Amino acid sequence: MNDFFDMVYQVVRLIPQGRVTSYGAIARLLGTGQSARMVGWAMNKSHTQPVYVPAHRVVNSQGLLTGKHHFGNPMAMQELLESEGIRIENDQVTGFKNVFWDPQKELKTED
DNA sequence: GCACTGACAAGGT
DNA sequence: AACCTTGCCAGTG
Repeated sequence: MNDFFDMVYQVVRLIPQGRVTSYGAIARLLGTGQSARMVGWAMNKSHTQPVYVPAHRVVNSQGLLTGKHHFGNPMAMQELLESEGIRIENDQVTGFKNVFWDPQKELKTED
């Protein structure tokens, strides 16, 4: 796998600090559309990648920290996001639309 | 090779 | 608005 998964990691790595994006947004960017699950699946094995992938900046379409259990410590994801200036309330990103980083919009000129 | 699972999303009831 | 169903695709048992 050097196509889909690597693309996902690349996009996730491009997420600026203090911003978040959704699995579906990445999926649509890659053209997989409905296969948002594969993005999450890619995140699961992101730890196998040679480079660090800020998976904590990826949340679901509701802004919920659905994958926080996969960080070893469930609150690690929230801690990381809050460290970047993102406010979390009840496992949800407050002002989600304000911190949402749309790859399709930001990377519109990507090659 | 079939079946189940999984960090999701959208649509219907 | 809450809950249920379908789609999707790769990995593992």
